[in-house]
Amino acid sequence: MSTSRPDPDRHPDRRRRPARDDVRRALLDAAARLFARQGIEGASLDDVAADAGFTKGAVYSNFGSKEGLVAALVEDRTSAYLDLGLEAVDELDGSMAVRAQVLGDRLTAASDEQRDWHLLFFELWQRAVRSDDADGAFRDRRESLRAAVAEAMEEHAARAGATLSMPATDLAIVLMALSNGLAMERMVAPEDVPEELLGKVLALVVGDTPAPRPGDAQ
Amino acid sequence: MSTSRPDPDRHPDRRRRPARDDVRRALLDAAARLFARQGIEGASLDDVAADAGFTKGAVYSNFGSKEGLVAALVEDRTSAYLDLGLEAVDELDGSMAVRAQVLGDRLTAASDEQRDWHLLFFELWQRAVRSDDADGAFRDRRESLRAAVAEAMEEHAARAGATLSMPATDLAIVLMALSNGLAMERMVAPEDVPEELLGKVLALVVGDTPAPRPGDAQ
DNA sequence: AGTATCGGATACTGTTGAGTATCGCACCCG
DNA sequence: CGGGTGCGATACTCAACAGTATCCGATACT
Repeated sequence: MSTSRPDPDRHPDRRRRPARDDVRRALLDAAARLFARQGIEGASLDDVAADAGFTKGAVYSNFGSKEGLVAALVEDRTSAYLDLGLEAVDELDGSMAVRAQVLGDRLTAASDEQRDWHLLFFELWQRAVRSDDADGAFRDRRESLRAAVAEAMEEHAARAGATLSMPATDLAIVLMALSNGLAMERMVAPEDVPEELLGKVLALVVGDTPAPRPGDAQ
Repeated sequence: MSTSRPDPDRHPDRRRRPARDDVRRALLDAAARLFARQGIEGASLDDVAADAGFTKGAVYSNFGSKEGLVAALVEDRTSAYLDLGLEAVDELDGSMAVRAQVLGDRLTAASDEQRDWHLLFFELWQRAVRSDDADGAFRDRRESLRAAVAEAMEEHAARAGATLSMPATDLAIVLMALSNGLAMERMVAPEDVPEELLGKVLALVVGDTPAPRPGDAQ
């Protein structure tokens, strides 16, 4: 028994080497955390590696450079973000106004919960804007998110039997812009931005709400 | 005559010492430019000073530290921004929908024109969010901008004889969020964000537009 | 004019952090 | 079980940059 292969389920053994993918994950997670909190320039590779329980060597072995780590982070986080967006848009029903309200609430909750990641997002976005054409990855991801959102909106409008107030692609952009903009405002001053605001505005914009005048027959 | 005080209106004399305020201005402008384009961490004080036609000595003499320069920049640019916002909101008339549309167009034009400054703004905003309570300056400025916008909106609604669809303070936030969010989107992909989109959405949100159904009597 | 002061230039310091060269242990193969 | 290799640790290099000490010349005061 003592000669058999050591049990991998032991408590974290100091002398056991972690699987490659675990190292990658741990590094990416630590990078997301520290980059979000201190800025990408503000966090050193030593810090990131230490936070993940490794050393800089692990970073260079896995990503080749700081830039490489950031690139991997873009891939990783943008797809997570896209998934989150698509999930929020799923399983809505009722009138368009109700759908809009619920979607708004979900998105607001999500960005409160993931404050750090959202903050990181803005920094990645800044980089994408500055690097005049490089880092197309971020742009591409944004583009597919927009397309997905537009499609989902058309589908919902059809199912709810409503007509959209403007082209779905424009609405998709408005949704993203508003959600990002309000998230920003909420980060600076949470108490100034009511939780249900995004939903309310979306309902107004999406356009099949009757003006809220009592006595008005749909 | 040759013994009289040298004429200050001569062409820029290499041996003439520039007035203190001119130095300050030149440094602030250079800082705004470079910080916007390369990020605050990404631009060195040597670069900034050189771009303004001076050396680092001038920066330390005027601002004491890099942090001091950034703080001065916050003061300078945020008040410029506020002025710009108030100007955009002035001299609007017609129905609320028309006012909203015109305001939207103006704001969109302004942020296209001042792409660099706007980019810098996002970075200052990030700093304000990260520095948990320090740098209240930025927060304060945002707060007064919001108040001013809210007040202006109420005034316009009163003058146009319209009722706002929600509290003016909420509307102010929506306006700021949307304007910032769309500006972001336009920076990544200008062709995807129609110029008149902000105006359209504002008109919808502000709320006195009849739904665009032909045959509907106001 | 003669002198003091102020403000920017110049030259230097110390530190930080990205990147690299090399090492050595743990896993895998025969 | 014994050598080879992959991967992370360790210890270094080198450059960039914030900050400082000092200097020097133009303005301001008498």
